[in-house]
This record gives sequence, structure tokens and C-alpha cells, in this order.
Amino acid sequence: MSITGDLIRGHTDAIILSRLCRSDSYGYEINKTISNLSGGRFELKEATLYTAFKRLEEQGYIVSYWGDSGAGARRRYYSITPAGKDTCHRLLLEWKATKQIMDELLEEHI
Amino acid sequence: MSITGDLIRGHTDAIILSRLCRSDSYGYEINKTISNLSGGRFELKEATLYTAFKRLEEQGYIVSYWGDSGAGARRRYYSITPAGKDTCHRLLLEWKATKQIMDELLEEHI
DNA sequence: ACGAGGTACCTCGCCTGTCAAGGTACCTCG
DNA sequence: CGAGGTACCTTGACAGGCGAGGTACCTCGT
Repeated sequence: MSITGDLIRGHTDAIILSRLCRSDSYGYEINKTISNLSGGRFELKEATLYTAFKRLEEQGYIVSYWGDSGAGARRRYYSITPAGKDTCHRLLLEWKATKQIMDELLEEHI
Repeated sequence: MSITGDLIRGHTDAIILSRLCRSDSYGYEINKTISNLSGGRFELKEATLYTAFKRLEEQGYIVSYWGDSGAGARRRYYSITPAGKDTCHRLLLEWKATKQIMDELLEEHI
């Protein structure tokens, strides 16, 4: 079973911010991390990821800078801002609330 | 905090089917039930609800029939089909998987 | 008699986020 | 030199949520 699309819609921002709360990172790496952490069951599509970055940067939750490429292509790193941290925290609370409510709504019939 | 919009996108079908798994019901009542079960924190908008009914009926997961109105307006009751029950079960499993993965992705940084 | 408020249904059109598809550019290894 | 990995980005289609608006009936208080 893979989790995609509308199932996580509205949670992508939370996921990305949560990653950036740990440390600065760049698109490709974040994607790999998410894929690994979820055991391959969850994958953000590139288009989705980059749209999200753009959105989050416009909202002032993250800032970007070009980093050293090392080997291969150049990387655009992202860093979370204080506002981003607040939002991250808020989204985490929202997720917990969602989880609780969904459990009540879905499992109550058993 | 209220849970709306993209946060529940992709979960509305699961919620509705889950309700209908318990017993036949109609739009207005389902809406009230959801609102009550969630302590008012979650509310499906009418437009969302009725589009969902339409979608679910087209997919063969529910069937509808006009019921006795009792007092007030006529009611369109919905009943879940075997295919609907299968889907309901599948969506519940999907929800559990989503929950698990989201928890890993969001809380791992603490 | 009449308006307010509750029950109950439905539709149109906008908005937003996801994603398939396509593109660019650089590096390494065989 | 081509294949495959790293890394970024854009466009356009699509689908679901929902604001706004509409219909219809009933009850209750004034």
C-alpha cells in the first residue's frame, strides 16, 4: 500500500518543515529521507515538492541559498525561519488533533 | 482549532462510508453526527458532503432512496453496498498506514 | 397571518494542491 | 560516448473542498 495524493494533502508542508526543523537540507535529500523514513510507502513527487518549497518561501517559513554542489549538480539548500518553526509546531498540533478526530470518526463503529 | 480543507481531503469518503457502515442515514444527520463526534472541531461543508454522496453513488459504494420525512423536509437516505464495505475497510487500513507514516515523519525530529 | 428559524436537499464556479510530463545541467563509470 | 545518478525547475490538466446561492416544508411565537 502506498500513501499518495489526497491522503496527505495538507500535510506536505508539515512534513517538509519538520525535516527542516532538524537541519538545513535540499530538495533531493528531503525526498530521499521521506522515502526512507516511510519505508518506501510514501513518496512526494518532485513537482509537489518544489511547488511546496516555493509556497513556503513566499510565506516566509523557509529561506534558500545555493550550496556547494560537491559532486554533481548544484544544490539549493533550505533553512527554516522562526516563523517556520512556529508553523511547524502549529501543524504538528493540528496533525494530532486530526488524528484524534479521525480515529473517533472512523473507528467508533466497531 | 478546526479541521477543514486540505487537511481532510481524501478522508471524507472514509468518514462517510464509516458512518454508513453503522446504519443507513441521510446527509443532514451524518453532518450532525460528524460534528458531534468531533466536538464541533470538524465540520464537513454541505457542498462537500453532497458532492461526496454523488461520487460514492456513482462508484457503486452507496445507494440512495427517498425516506419518510416525518416532520419537515424529505430525506434522501443512503445505504452502503458490499463494495462500499470493502472500500470502507480498505480506507481504514490506509488511514492507519498514513497515521503511522506521518508520525514517523513528523515526530522523529524531537 | 406572518416572519424567523430549523430541517433538508441541491448546484455552480472558484481555488488550491498534486502530479504526469517534459526540460536543463553536471558528474562518474564502463 | 552513452547510461545512469544527482539535482533543479515549469507547465498544464485534474480533482476535491467550499462559498454562495437556491428550493421547499414545518413549527412556534407574536
